[in-house]
Amino acid sequence: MRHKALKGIQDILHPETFIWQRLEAIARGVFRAYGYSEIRLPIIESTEIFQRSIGETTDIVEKEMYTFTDKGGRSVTLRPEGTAPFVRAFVEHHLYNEPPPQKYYYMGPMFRYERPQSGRQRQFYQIGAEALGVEEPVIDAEVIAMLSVLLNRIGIKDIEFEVTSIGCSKCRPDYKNALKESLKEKLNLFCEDCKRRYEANPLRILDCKVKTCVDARQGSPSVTGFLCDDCKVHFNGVQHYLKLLNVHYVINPNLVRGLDYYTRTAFEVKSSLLGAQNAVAAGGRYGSLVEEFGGPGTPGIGFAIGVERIISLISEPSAGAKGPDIFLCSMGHGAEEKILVLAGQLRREGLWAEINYDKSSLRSQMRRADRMRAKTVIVVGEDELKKNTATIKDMQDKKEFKVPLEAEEILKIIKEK
RNA sequence: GUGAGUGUAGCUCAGUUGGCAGAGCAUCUGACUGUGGCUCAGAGGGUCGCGGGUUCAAGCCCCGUCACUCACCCCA
Repeated sequence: MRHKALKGIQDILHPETFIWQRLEAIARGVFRAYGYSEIRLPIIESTEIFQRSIGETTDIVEKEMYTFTDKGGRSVTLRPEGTAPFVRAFVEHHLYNEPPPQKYYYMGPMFRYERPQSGRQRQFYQIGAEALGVEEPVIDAEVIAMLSVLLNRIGIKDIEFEVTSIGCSKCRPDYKNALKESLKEKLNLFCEDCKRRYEANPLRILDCKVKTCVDARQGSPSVTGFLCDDCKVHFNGVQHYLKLLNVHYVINPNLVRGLDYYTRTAFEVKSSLLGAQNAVAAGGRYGSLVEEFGGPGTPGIGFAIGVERIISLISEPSAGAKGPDIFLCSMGHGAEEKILVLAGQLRREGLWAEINYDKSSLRSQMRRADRMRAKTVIVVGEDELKKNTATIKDMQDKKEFKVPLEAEEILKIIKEK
């Protein structure tokens, strides 16, 4: 094999593309119902945009970005996530001047330079939504509810919503200190990674899967207990509205986000049917990101769905794939030209019409029609051409009869079925 | 970045102590010459991931490399 796609980067082929289209169509429909407009964002941005918003010390920025220098000497990066580019565009085009809430969705590829594994590739697709300009917890709940509706429409089962609040810039530092204090004395019980996390990002210790760490952190304080009054009220509100909207969820105070910009509400949708990478969607509130990008103080909340992970949960990837509406067989040169023109007419009416391109036998043409799962076959040979008729055959009940060799007549019959 | 496993036909995979490259499915063709699925017969299709080494001889043994898979880290 001469050339291969790059490591961790895949072609998406038929019939899988069929599922992708269906999923995207469902998503667009749900977004439309909730009043979200599409925004199309570039996949490449100035590196700074990600460094500042995602956080200098996060793994994404430290080791996972596709960053290079362009011919003008600028450092550019293939987007590892969608929120930062979105907020950049939001501020650049003064979208905050529209009446709130400003609601947008996007879909497209993201890039992270990681070792590929199940549910993780270097180029992967996300469908994301962002709602800005509303501080009230009702929008948090509505965004989560919309995600729930969307996943439901797609037919995803065996998923669980996990929700928490990670506080704000006022209360999170207190919690961080309290957590460090409580872990200080038993730090030697933790794994090497957790020891490193203790300084770099102590909240991550809560997310460690090593058994000894899970045991050792028992009894340590919970974020939700350290929320300031405002954050507490907000979180209670989110829960209230989630119940009102009948969204089933569990509170997971150990839920940790890998991006620095999140405040208050954080949530994740997990599937037990996936491998180690079990999050199919995740999101949260960002209180000051718009400000950090130079816009007016505008809160936002959003989520991103991992498209490949969702697709892998859909049981029959080729279900729903259909064959042509009609297959046109020909015998002889005159008939070949006749069906070529006829197919064009039928196609203009929106039918999927397949024709034969070579001199193969009627038998092999029929075989092809059958393999393609054509619903109806038309045969035009010398006889038909002379009488200006066509033989039309239903592939299911095998019945065939003659019809006038006219597009309108054939259309009429097909549409009756 | 770390660890383990796997790379042979379009797909799924056999391939013995090193001795002519295989099967099933798929594709194409044919079976009283204008009718599909089932059956039967046949055909095409291979740089055995790539590069080196050992050997009279390597798909098989050795080294390197690339890719895939799974896991860690982390995340959608």
